[in-house]
Amino acid sequence: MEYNFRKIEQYWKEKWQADGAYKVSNQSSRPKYYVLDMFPYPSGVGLHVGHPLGFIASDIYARYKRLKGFNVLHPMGYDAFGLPAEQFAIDHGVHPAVSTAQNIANFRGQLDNIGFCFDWDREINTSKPEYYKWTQWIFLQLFDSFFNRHTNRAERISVLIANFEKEGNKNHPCPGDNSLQFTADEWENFADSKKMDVLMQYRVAYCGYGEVNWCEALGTVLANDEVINGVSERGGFPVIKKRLRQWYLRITEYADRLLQGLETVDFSDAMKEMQTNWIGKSSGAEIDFQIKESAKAPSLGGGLGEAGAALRVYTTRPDTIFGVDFMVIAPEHDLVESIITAAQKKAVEEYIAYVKSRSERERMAEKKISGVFTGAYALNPFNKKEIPIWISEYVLAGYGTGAIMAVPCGDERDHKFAKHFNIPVTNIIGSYYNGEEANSTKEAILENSDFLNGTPMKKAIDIVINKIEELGIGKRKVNYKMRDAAFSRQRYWGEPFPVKWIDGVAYPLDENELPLELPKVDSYKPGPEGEGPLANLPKWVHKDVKLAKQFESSKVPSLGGDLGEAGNGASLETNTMPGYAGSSWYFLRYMDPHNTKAFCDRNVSDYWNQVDLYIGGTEHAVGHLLYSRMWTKALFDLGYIAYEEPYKKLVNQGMIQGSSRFVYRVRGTNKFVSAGLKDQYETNPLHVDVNIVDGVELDMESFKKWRNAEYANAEFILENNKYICGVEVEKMSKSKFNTVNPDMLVEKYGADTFRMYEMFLGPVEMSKPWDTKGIEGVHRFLKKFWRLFADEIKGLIVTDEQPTAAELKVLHKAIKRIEEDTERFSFNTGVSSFMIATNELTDLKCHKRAILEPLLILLVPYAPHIAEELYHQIKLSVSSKVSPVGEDLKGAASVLDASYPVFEEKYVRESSKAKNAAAYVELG
RNA sequence: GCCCAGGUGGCGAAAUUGGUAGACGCACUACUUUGAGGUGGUAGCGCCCGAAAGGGUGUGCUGGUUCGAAUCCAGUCUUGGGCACCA
Repeated sequence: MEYNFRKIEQYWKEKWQADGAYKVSNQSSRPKYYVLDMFPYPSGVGLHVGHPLGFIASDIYARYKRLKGFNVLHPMGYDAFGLPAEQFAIDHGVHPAVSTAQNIANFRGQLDNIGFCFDWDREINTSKPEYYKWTQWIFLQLFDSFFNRHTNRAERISVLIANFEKEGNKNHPCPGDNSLQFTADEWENFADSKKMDVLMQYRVAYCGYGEVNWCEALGTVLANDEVINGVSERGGFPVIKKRLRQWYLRITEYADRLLQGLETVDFSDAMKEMQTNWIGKSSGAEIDFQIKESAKAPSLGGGLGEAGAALRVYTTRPDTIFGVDFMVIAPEHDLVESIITAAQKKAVEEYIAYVKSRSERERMAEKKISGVFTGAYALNPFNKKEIPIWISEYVLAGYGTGAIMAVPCGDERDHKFAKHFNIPVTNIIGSYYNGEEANSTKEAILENSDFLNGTPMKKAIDIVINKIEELGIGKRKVNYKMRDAAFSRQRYWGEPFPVKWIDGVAYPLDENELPLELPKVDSYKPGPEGEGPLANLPKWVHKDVKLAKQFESSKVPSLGGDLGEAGNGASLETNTMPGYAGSSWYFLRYMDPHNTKAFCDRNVSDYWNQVDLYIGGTEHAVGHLLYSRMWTKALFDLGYIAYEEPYKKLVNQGMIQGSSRFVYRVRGTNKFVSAGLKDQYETNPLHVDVNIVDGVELDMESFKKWRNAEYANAEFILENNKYICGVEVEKMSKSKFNTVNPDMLVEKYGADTFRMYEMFLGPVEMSKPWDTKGIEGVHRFLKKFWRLFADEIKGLIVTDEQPTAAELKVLHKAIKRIEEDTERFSFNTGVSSFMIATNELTDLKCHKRAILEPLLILLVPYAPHIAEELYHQIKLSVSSKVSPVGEDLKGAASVLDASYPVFEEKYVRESSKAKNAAAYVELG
C-alpha cells in the first residue's frame, strides 16, 4: 500500500463535495469563528502563486478552529470590478462580464485543486447585480446621511434639515465650506436647488470637484502610477491636471474614530502605524499673514491690511513664527493670480505650466529644488517684517491651506530651499542651528523672536496660539493629512451610481429601482469631456427613472414638473464607482449571501459579528482597510449592524515575488554568454523561462526549443561547462517568465505537499521570492509519515499496542509544539514540528495507533487529504479487523465533522499534561 | 522625497523574544539498498587553520549599552511594499 496521493486526493475532494462537508450553518450551538481572506481580483493570468499563501494559511487556521469545536465561517469570492478587465475589453473587444466569468471559472478550478474548506454556497461576485444592488443601496444610505460632529456619528440628512429649519446652520458648520452661514429664515427662502446644493456639502457621500491626471489623447483619467515624467505610460501622451466633477466619501469626518478604533483591534503595530500616518493627525494653528500691497495696486489709505488679502497658512510650529524667512504657496493656490507682480508673471506662468505636467508623486519625490518668486510679500503679523512669497511644487494644494510659512533653521526642506535660492536664514534657536543643517528641535530657548525671546519652544507654542486668537488673526487647528476619498471613476466596469441629475441637482433613485444595472455597451471608449463610457449611451442616460420617495417626504420640495415625462432634462450619473466600493462591505454579504431583502439580515450579522481573523497583503494597508473600516462605522451609525470595526484581528501575508532568470545575448549575435563572463561582452539581458532553468543553470537543450525554437541556433559561451543565468527578484508576471503555476506542482506532488510546502517556505508574514527547490523534502516527509502507517507489501501496519514512555513523550512534545505553532500562525515551524515527530517515531519504529492517531488529527488542517485517508484506513482496519486496502470507503463518517469532538476531549487535555511533563523534565 | 517591513551557511530558514547561533528542509559529499534508474537507509556539512585533537572567527556595515546581543540603542548601506484612479 503506497502513498497514491492522486487517487486519495481525488477521492476526498469528490466526497467532501458530495457530502457538503464544508457547508456552514448560520445556526449552531458551537461558538462562532469567522476566518476571512482578502478576496482576489480574478485577473486573466489566473491565480498567482502568492494567493495560495494567504489562502492556505487561513485554511489551516479555519480547519484548526473547526477541530477545536468552533462553527467556522470561511468563505471565498471575487472582487470582480476593475480596470484590467476594462482594458482587456478595449484591446480585445471582449465584454468584461465575459472575460471576468472566464477568469473566475479558471480561478475556481485552481482553488479546488488545493483542497480548501471554503463554503462555496456563499460565493460572491461584486460585479453581479444581486451583489452590487446592495453596494448601491449602501451608497444611498451614505448619500442620505451627514456626519453630526456633536454626536460624532453619521445621521440621517432629515435630522439636519429639521435643524436647519429650526436654527439655520449655526450649530452645524458646513464641512465643505466654512464660510457658509445661514439662518432658519434664510434656509426657508432658499430655492430648492440651493437647498440641495447646501445639503450636498454635508452628505457623507457627496459630489464636488477635484483635480485629476487628464490625458487628452487617451481621453481618460490616469492614476499617478500611469504617469511618468508628465506623459502617459501607455503611448507617451502629455498629461495635465484637470478639474472634474467627482463623487467623494467624507472619510475625513471619521478620522478620529478611525484612529481610536485602531486601539480596539489586533493589527500589527506596523499596520497601525501606517494607518495612523496616512490619517496624519496633527495639531497646530492656522495663521493669517497680511499681504503687502504691491506697487501695481497702491493702497490709497496707506494702512496695512485695509484692502490687502491675507495668506492663510497651517503650521504645527507657531512657536517658530519669528524664524519665518519666506512663504511658499502651492502652484494651484487661489492667490497666485492676484499676487504675482508684472515682473514675475512670465516666470510664474512657466513654472506653473511645468508643475501641471507632474504627478503628485513626482512632486513629492523630487530631490531637485524648484520654485519661483511671486514678487509679492507677506507681513509677519507680529513684527510686520516683509516676507517674500514663493511658489513651489513641494507644497501641495490639498494639504492644510496649500500654503506654508517656511522656517529654514527648523525645517530641512525649507532650509534646502533657502540655500538654493539664497534666502537669508534667521536663526531663532541659537546653538541648535549650525548654519549647515536645519534642526527641528523643540528643546531650544527662542532667540531673535521679539516677545518670545528666552521662552522655551514648547511653551511658546501655546503662547503664540493664544495671542493670534486674541488678535483674531488665526486659530488653533487640528489638521489631517488624509483627504476625502474620491469615489467616482470615469470608467465602464464598475457599479453605476443610483443617482439622477435634474437641472444640475443630484437626486437619489428609489430603493426599489435597484439594482441600477450596468447597461451593455458596444464601445468602451470614454465619453466626451472626461465622462465615462456610459455617457455614450443617451438612451440609458435619459431613461425614465422615478425619484426617491425619501426625498419627497424629507421636505426637500419636489422638483416641479412630471418626472415621468420625457424632456425634463433628467439624466443618470455616468460615472461608476471605484474598485474598492464592493470590497468595502463584502465581509457582511458572506454571512447572508442570498438575501434579497437586505444586504445582510440583522440577526445573521449579529451572530457572525466581526471577522475574527482577516488575512491579506499589506498593500491594502491604507486603501481597502481604511475604506471598509469607514463603511462599517457608517453602517453602525445608521443602525444596520452592531459593531463598528469589521476586522478583529489582521494577519498580513507577505508577497510572493518572482525569481527571474536572465540570459545574456551578445549584441548583434546569436551567442549567449554565461552570467559570470557577461562583463567581457556587450550584452542585452533577456528574461528566460524559470521552468527551463535548474537553480541558476540553464537547460540549454530546452532553451533551444523554447518559444517555438526561436533560439534553435543559439550558441553558448560557458563557464565551467555550464551556462549560469542571472537572477533578479521582481514582481511575478507572465511577461517576465518567472511565474510558477500552482496547478503543475499540485499535479506532480499533490495538494497536501503543495500546501505544506507553501507554509514551509517561511513565515506567512514575510515576503519572499518563489522557489520550488525544497518541495521534494516536504513530499518525502509525507511519504515517510505514510510509512508509519502502511507498508508497501503488508498494507496497514498500525497496532493497538500500549505506547512506551519514550513514544508518548514524542507525541506530547509534538502536540504541544504544533498547537502553539498553529495558534501563533507560525505554520513553517509547525510543518517542521511534524517532520521532527515523524523522524523520531520512525527511529522508534513506532506504529501504534495510540500515538499515530492524535498526530493524524493534528495533521488535518495542514494536509487534509492524507490525514482523512489514513484516519479512515485505521478506523476500518483496527476496529473491524478488515483489511482496508482497496476497500470502498463510502459511508465512512468524515473526520471533518463527526470525529472532531474526539480530538477536543481526549487529546487537548493530554496536551496540557504534556506541558507539565515537559516542565518536569526540564527541572529534573 | 515621505511612511512601513526585511537583511542569519551554497539555498529556504530556526532560535517561544537578552542566555550553547544555524533546529527542520534543500543542495552537496561519502557509504549503503537495488540488475539498473528511481526510491529507501547511514554519516558528514557556517567560514579559516589543522591529518586529527583542537584553535580562531561568525547573524548587511560602523559604533554603543550589557557579565552576556542575531535579538536592545544610534548611525549607515541595501532589498521589498505603500504614497490616494492597479486591486
